[in-house]
Amino acid sequence: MGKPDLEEVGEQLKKAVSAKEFITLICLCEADYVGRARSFLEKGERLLIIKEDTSFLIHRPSGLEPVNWQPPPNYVGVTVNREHIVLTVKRVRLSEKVIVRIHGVKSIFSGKLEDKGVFQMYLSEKEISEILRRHPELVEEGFRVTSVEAREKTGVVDIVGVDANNRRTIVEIKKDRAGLEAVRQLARYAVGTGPSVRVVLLAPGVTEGAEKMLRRRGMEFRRISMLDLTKILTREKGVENSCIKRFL
Amino acid sequence: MGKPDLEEVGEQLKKAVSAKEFITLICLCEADYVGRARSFLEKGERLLIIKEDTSFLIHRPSGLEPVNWQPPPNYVGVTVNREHIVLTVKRVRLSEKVIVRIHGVKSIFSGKLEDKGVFQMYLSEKEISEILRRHPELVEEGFRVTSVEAREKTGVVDIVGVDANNRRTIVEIKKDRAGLEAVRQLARYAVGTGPSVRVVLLAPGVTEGAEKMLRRRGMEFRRISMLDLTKILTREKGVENSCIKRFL
DNA sequence: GATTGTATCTCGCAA
DNA sequence: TTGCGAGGTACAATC
Repeated sequence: MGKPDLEEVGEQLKKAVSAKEFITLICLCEADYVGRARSFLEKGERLLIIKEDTSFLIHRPSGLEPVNWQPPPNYVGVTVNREHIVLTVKRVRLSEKVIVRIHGVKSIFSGKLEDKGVFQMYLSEKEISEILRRHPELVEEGFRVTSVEAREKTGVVDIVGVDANNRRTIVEIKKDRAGLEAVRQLARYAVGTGPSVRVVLLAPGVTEGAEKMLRRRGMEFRRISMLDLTKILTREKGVENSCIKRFL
Repeated sequence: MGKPDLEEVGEQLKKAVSAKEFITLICLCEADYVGRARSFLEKGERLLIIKEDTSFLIHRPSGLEPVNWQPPPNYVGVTVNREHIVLTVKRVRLSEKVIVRIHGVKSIFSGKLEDKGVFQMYLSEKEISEILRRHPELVEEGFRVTSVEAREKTGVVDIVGVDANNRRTIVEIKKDRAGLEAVRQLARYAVGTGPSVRVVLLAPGVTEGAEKMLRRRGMEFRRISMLDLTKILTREKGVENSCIKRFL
């Protein structure tokens, strides 16, 4: 695999950009960003990605996050001169742009990618509230759901229902251990409801400070097991889903 | 550029992974994720990235964000059989993994990338408070800074100072238009300070709801111009910085 | 290790 | 378009 010539690469880039192809470029470059903030990235070897929807990313050799990026839609411009290729990526809606000067190219790919595969995530907060709607006893014995994702004045409450004593009960779900922010959010929902309404935080765990705050405000915490929920999901929806089939 | 053979690619992958090289792979694949949640991604053409620190990303042809990822450090495993390559990326610290089955490869790159370039960002909240420390009159005529990034009981306050009347003043900076969350944060800082302390939110703008909440709680809003701050930065630090030089 | 606050957060949803 | 909350948020600083 020979090192691609800069001018050739420039031509390929121009064509690929106008054809809205998926492009990856491993190259020596420097980059400026101006927009909500300003940044400058000195010369070095990185991976550039231009996606079919003009999403743009610059990745360094290490670190999960891109060092520069632009969400779509963007105007993408390519200009070539003797010394380098200049790539300009400017957001359509915002005054925000990244300018890359490319000094040398190690590898380039461009082409249309075929990806119609469905991406399915399980056990998001939405999924959980769905399960709990069908199995209200997991919230509490005698609990009945009256509405899911109810739009209250103060925000969207995951579950609203009544308990065994017909007391109105607001249920907030957290997938992760609940922290202070979760309690604050719940407290906002509970504003003005008075002591006749129960407020319950449902999560796999709760931080120490969050539990204290809950108690202080007369709210309740109840633990739920994500594994139990997943097992229910598996039992009810079957195991045709390869993810669950493979890992449970 | 011929379509690489699966077995050859598998061998290259194994070598590159053990040599901790930077790897990009454009391939037909499907992926499972199990960890904090669960997900399954059906077959399709995507870009896989394995970085030198084992950061792992799967990018679809469109959309800024990766569809699957794993922050470093990871164990990366490669196994090859007749039908496909199986890539296993498991986080070292968490019980969380992504498994990719690769059915065909359109393009592969692997190699060490040389990137010592410095990345410098300007006008983060930190930068702004630095400027304001040197130019307290931008906060308010007669304002004097007593401390920057002061650690209070309730959190880190951007700037603490006294106004022309020697009244203690807490200043919170937001780079973007300030919303409700900013006001809530500020309110937490102000808890228990009483009316003798002024609380000021400094931002390029404020949302309607946030302004109402500010007024209700007796706090103040003051507009700052990011452009003015940048001009000061340029005047004081000179224009040796290419980012500023090029765009101001 | 757990918690907290920030982010050029991104993204989706609703008013 | 703007506001607002969710995220497998990631990440750094701090306790």
